[in-house]
Amino acid sequence: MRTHRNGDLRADHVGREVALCGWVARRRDHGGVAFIDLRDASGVVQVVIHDEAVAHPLRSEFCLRIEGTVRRRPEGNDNPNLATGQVEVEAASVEVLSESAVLPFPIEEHEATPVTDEVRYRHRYLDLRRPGSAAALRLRSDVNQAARSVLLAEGFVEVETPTLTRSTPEGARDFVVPARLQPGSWYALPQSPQLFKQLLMVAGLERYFQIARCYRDEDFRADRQPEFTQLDIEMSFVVEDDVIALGERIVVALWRLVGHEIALPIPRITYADAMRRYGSDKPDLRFGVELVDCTDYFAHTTFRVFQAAHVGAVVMPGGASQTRKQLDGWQDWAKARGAKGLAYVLVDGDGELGGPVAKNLTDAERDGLAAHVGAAPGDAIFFGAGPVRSTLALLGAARNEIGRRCDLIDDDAWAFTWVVDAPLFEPTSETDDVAVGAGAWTAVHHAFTSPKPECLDTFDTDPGSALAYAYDIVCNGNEIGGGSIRIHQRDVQARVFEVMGLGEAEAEEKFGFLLEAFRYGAPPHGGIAFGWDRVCALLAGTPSIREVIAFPKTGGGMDPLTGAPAPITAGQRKEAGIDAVPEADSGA
RNA sequence: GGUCCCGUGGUGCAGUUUGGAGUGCACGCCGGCCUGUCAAGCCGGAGGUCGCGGGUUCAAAUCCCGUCGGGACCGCCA
Repeated sequence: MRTHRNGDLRADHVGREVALCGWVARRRDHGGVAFIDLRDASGVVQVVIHDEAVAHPLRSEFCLRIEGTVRRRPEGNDNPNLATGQVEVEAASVEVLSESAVLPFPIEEHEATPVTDEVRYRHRYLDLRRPGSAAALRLRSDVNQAARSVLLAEGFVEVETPTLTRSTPEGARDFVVPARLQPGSWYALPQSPQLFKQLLMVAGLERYFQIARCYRDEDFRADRQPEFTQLDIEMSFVVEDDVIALGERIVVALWRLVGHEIALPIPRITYADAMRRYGSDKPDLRFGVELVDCTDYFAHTTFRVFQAAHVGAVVMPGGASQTRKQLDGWQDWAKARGAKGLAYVLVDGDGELGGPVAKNLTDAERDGLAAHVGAAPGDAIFFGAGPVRSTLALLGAARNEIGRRCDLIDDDAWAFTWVVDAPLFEPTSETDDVAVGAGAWTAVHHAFTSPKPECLDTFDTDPGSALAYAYDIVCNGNEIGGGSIRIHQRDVQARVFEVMGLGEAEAEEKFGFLLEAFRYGAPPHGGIAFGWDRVCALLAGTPSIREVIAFPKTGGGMDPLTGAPAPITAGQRKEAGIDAVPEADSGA
């Protein structure tokens, strides 16, 4: 149908008879001579039409086939902004393959006329005609290819696992699907292929991967969709360093796609250090600014607010010059996060302390404070006081906010780190009260994560101190992947379930198939899963994963294009067996 | 479940604080003119339930209440 791709035409095609296809990106009709920018997937080339009767009816986004001759553009008429700007195609014939209705929004986007995301996604097939939008999907394709190349070269097997599976009590709410043939019974869509990939290890595949669609019925964010994709990987006969090394080989290959060479090895930080120094399990290491523990410093303080389980501080460089309004803004910012406020002390140019908190401190406390937290004259010191975890989290969020407001973050930087040695369990309750009873613990990673070898004997008697054989990879403050060495011994798995308050009978009912499989010589194994949408969004340089998803959903879980979800007919309801009344004893 | 922002011809905005005729800007659309443009240009024109419902008022895009939709955040998301 065509002889060339529009964007490929160059000066050395001059004189060539060509047939081109594409869409009318823009037309400039001078009445007698008209110029059509003809766009296809490869780019744009200018077509010249001298027959006004042919050119006049053409409109934006008409789909055309053109036969003509490639010509050097007349002297002085080159367009250096186009790859094809040295040439043009003199049309001998113009065939309208398909007319276009008036567009709901301009395809050719100018900076002056952006289009809101909802409109773009409702007509995503038009949005994707835009080179910028399409580039994100093309990049994603390249990212998939790069990951496959690394994994296939290392002997991994790509396996598809079911998307109609069994509801298991993991972290998130399941999407469920009625089973027509067994009314009252339901499939669940997988939150991840976790259990299946472990079974594949029992099956002896040794090295598995899958670009896997996962489903979680939770509320959405800019970086969260109800269905999302993981690069899911599992390996047998490995230790943590083996999986981390593989993960590094993958991210190196991915970031090469955008011209960045990641220095190896990627640094590691323990979960405890990440929380202590950055107040986050996914610290943004593109900038400094660390939290300072002031708990001991204020151990004997008379200031009521600082008589707390944890007192911490974070310094805002130059923050003392903030206006009253800006300082009040921080209070609102903290309250929006559920904190009472954000105490602060300002260090003036002479090193004198100011602000409402300063007068509540003793002379001794004031004298050493700036030195203790590392504040210089002109800085502001923000304090958090309260339960350890929530206080560190608040200070960590404040640190990120300081990074933004003080413009400390280099947008072109890539800062990777592994966060290792996360706790195996965390208390179910919000408080830091350690005296919670058994069953009040939940897995930080997931229920199949092995305790570190040194915790194997003690993790169930002292769950709070047990460390997980787990690792997360963090890029610029985003968790882009995480994994663990799994439990492969049936008795260890049972003890973990016990700590979580999952009794033998219930464990048997929910995970019986896995425990059964582990009876037959399960190999030690571990793996990792990358949040593929986030990885692609980072590489594409976009803040929202929607840009790297072909047909994304809105925050309400709606597909603005198809209108899903939508009501079904009474007939469909009946056939699906949705309204079947469960047996009284079927559990809930 | 909670907080905040947005909703005005097809698109993107301004107008809302301080109520006074659907007022304005840019793009697009339709018609005309135009033989070297490249965001072509010039002239003319069409196009509106100011998201929806209720209230206050002589009068509501504007103020109040509710609701729907979109976005961001907290909770939640192993």
